[in-house]
Amino acid sequence: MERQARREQVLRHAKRIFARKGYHRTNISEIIARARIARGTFYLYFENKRELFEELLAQVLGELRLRIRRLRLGPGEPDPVEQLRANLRRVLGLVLAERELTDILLNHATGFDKELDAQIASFYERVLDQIQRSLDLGIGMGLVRDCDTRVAACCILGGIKEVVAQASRARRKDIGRLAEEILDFGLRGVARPELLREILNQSEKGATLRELD
Amino acid sequence: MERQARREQVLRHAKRIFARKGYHRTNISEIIARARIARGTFYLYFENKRELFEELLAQVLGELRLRIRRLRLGPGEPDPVEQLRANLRRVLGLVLAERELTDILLNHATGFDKELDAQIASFYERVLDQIQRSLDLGIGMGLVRDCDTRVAACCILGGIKEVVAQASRARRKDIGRLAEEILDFGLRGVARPELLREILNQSEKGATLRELD
Amino acid sequence: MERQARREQVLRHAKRIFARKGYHRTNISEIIARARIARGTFYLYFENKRELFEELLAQVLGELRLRIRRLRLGPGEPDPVEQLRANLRRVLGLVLAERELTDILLNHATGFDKELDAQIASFYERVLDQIQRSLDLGIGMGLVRDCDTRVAACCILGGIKEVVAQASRARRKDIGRLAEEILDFGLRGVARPELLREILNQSEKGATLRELD
Amino acid sequence: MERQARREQVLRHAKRIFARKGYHRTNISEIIARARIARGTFYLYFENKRELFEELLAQVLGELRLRIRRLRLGPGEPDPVEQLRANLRRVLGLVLAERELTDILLNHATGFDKELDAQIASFYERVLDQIQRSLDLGIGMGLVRDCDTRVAACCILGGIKEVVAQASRARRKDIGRLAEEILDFGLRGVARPELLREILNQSEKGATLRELD
DNA sequence: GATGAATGAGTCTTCATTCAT
DNA sequence: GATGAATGAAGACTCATTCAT
Repeated sequence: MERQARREQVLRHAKRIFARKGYHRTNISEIIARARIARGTFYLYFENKRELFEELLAQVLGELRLRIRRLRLGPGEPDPVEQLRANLRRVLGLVLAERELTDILLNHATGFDKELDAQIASFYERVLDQIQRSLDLGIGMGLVRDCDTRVAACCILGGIKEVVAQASRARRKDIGRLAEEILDFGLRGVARPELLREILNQSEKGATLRELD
Repeated sequence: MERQARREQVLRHAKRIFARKGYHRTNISEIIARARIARGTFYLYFENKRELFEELLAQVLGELRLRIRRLRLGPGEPDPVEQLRANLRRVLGLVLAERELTDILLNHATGFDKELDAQIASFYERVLDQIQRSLDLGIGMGLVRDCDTRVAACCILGGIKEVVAQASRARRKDIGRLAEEILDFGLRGVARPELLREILNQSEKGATLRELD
Repeated sequence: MERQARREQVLRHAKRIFARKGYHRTNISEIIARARIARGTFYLYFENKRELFEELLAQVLGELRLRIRRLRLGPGEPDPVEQLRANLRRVLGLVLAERELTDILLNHATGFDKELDAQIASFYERVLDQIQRSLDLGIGMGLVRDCDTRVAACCILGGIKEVVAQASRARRKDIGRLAEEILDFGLRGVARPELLREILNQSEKGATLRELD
Repeated sequence: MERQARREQVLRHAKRIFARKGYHRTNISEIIARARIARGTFYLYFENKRELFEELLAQVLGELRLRIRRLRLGPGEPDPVEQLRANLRRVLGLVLAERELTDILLNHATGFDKELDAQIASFYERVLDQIQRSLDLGIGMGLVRDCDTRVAACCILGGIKEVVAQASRARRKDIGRLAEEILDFGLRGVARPELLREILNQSEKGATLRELD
């Protein structure tokens, strides 16, 4: 496990530098200088620069995937809005805690390599699909208004990304508040108007319940 | 004008390559190969790679700025929603017509250079401010619900960016449809619920009027 | 003769630039800019950069050669010291009038090209030989003290070069004075001491005769 | 010290090439080829070509400065002529041993760079000043004849430079002899005639004492 | 003759990766 | 395992020279 510790150390430093300068402008020299290891040592732990970055990327994407849970409907499951809120809070929590990762993902998110680009694209694609499927389901259940769910999914995902980016830059930490605003905006954007009041009532309740973050 | 024509030629090819590979992975060799000019010729028209890119960037940002018009209120002015729709359509029109520019702006939008990064950041910052100010105004006029207008502005901008990116990838051309969906989503997201019906009615009308694109 | 006029024009400008920056740092662009001719035009009049420089060099060396006259002994010829003085004045006159040429010859005098370097070397070699032969002759005539005439010739030539360089830098114009000082120094350096008084007397006379420059 | 050894190796080869071709015509490719190192290795030890050259230059100038000692007058100090002789011998010794350095300094001594040019100019300027001050002092002490000491200093310095250049080319090694000839010439050039005999007697003695080089 | 756009060989410099110690 | 000197491919940029108009 010694080995893994070493890797973590390097990854930690590299993460910060990649976040600041992006993939291409980051060079091994700076990474090893920060990590205080020799040049050769770097290659003992990582195949090459790309692999290091890939690992970092896998880390973020993995963490995000863990935090984005599929909505579960059915008796005994929490209210769907509540599930959305929980997802959102978990994502915001990660992303605002790990600003470097965010920056990598939001700002320097392309132009490395066919494969790395594809990984990121596919991650977002999946999230998008997931949102879209939820919306489709929502339509089926009479909760979501009739609309192009692909576009609506984009609006939701894009909104979240932008809020995250902005919040990261502004160093906002009020995750609860941010989540509520996004949720509010998004729900209004897609809900069937006649249900809005009810949904939002629940929303308020939910928000109030865990006001304390 | 001969000179300008040459520049255009190079810019055209460079645009495509930058869009595909991003700034750092694009090298002069490929640009000149595509443009079928000699190495020296390139430097006759552009100081260096960076300057070429900067010009491309200035082009996109300039075009976008032209297309995003400030909302004008007052008697004799078109309905605000109509103005929003027009902005949206103009932006979508540009961006879907010039996919390469979009890609540059949406995908490879950071990590070049302090200054280039700053140019892009400042562009988005301004758009964000503009949206936010409109929302604040809307609150004052009783049209927009009470909310964190910064976050809402992010949701709107982010949504547009994501739709654009997605539409660009999917090669969608139904600008009118996309604009309507975004508008619908955004208006519902921020409007005071009791006014929604009215606003959306107008919206529908407007949409219907120029259904033919 | 139109052609020659054009050449002169270019040569004049080039001379100044070569003097200031030396051969390698001078580029065609600057020459044609100063001479206000097109790039292609340059190559109508000169084969290439090197040839242009060679011509300039030939000019200086030619002028210098004209001004350095072989000492003539014999009845009816002017006093040898007087002849030396005249040579010196002519050389100083040229060189202080044409500072650019001097600079080229004294400061940027090597490192172009096997052949150009050789031309300069051979010029100096000849002058050195000429001085040495004069000294040898002087020894034969009992005027010059016994010494290594090669070294003495170097001392004389080197002295002149350095004075010229210095005078050029300091923009001294008192050619007569400079010539006298050099002559005085050189004569004392090589003359047989017992003849010094006499020689210098003549020297003084000569100096006095054309004090008015 | 490993590092320093490597630098020396490169410097040694570079010195030779610079001497032969001058600064501008020398390219990194040749240096690394001669030194049998890879391109990147060069930049491990030197920032760039200029810095390498500067170091070489600093080496020569430094060595020369060490060898040119200020004249010390006063009881217990060696005879001034003896001190001059020692300086001369030390300089000749260096310069004939290190022909490459000489060539760099004497032949390719300008046209690099504002700063490098200035370094060389200022070195010579200082030497010139030093000589001139000695002469002024000599006049005050009644040893040196009345003359323009600036010009005389130039004659001396120029003479030395030319002898050195010539001797270097001719591969002369008779330092003692050369020094004596220069000294003889210079002393006669500036000494008050009535003192010449005495001074030169001492000179001869000094010369004889260390005839064995 | 005159022009100046075009050329491409030549240089410097960087940096990810290797490998002997 | 660790080191860091060495590598060389890759890339940006310059500039003397050519040539079609």
